[in-house]
Amino acid sequence: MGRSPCCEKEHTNKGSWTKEEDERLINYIKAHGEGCWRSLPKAAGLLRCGKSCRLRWINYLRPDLKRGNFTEEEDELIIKLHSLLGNKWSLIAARLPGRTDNEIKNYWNTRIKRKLYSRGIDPQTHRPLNSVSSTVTISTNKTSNSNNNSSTSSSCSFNNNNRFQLDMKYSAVPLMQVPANIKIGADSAEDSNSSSGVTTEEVFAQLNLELSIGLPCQSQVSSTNLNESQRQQQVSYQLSRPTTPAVCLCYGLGFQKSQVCSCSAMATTVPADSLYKYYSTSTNS
DNA sequence: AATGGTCTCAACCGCGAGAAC
DNA sequence: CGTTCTCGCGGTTGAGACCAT
Repeated sequence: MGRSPCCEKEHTNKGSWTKEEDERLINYIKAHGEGCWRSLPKAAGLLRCGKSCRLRWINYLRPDLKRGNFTEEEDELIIKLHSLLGNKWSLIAARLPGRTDNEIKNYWNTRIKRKLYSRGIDPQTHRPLNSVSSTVTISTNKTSNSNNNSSTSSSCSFNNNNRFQLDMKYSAVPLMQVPANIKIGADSAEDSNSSSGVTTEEVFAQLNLELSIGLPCQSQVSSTNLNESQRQQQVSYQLSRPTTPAVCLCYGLGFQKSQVCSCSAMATTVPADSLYKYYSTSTNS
């Protein structure tokens, strides 16, 4: 069963687009609008597959494309967004009007990477190149919400690439509040500060925090499932103020509701002393 | 001017998620 | 419910431009 094939691949052109092909595609989309890429090539008289047409339109022919060099502001915004989102080029492009994910991806790989290296920053981790590699795990658990009997638990960790990973599992609204005396554990013997308590602000400042978003997942990190070594790295704490307004990280980044997630905290404001202060203030430029 | 190395970026490839059948 | 397909994404490739010798 299933559908019929999108195109006859043996009869399609490949490689660079000709001016005539561009014109055909532009004229067709002007007349009929975007979408239905499957039937577009045939309807427009193009010997291309729909996928190729879509790419050509989105990355090159769309009239709202900005073109030209990236500005310094765009550079910094890309760097910030990459530090938060990782290689999610489509999400980054959504925050840069007139720029495509492909364009940003190319620009990142050819220019910004070099720029960051020249600053002594690892473009993948956004941390200093000579920094000590540490494994740090921060876990938070909150249960017993008296208002709706729901529970929320969140876990933050640095994954294998030293990226800050935030995973939240919640049945109501994600809620995180970091006490000022949060302690961080690290497994690197070279890190002399690993066993001493540091404040949240210090954590962010020292680690040049980068964040990748982990949408709510089914597997919950629990301290009871950790071995002794992992448990030593883990810092668990109870959320101190359960009534603090909930905040969605996606909202802090400026995404529209349902664009990235569908949590109900999109409309709330960011509390001045919340964990998300850093993200919201650093991305609202 | 010729040659070879490097850079840029448009286009391709393969995959996952979800829709259509 | 399984199969097949579309769509969109991120990674990779390669032709052409650019630069140094």
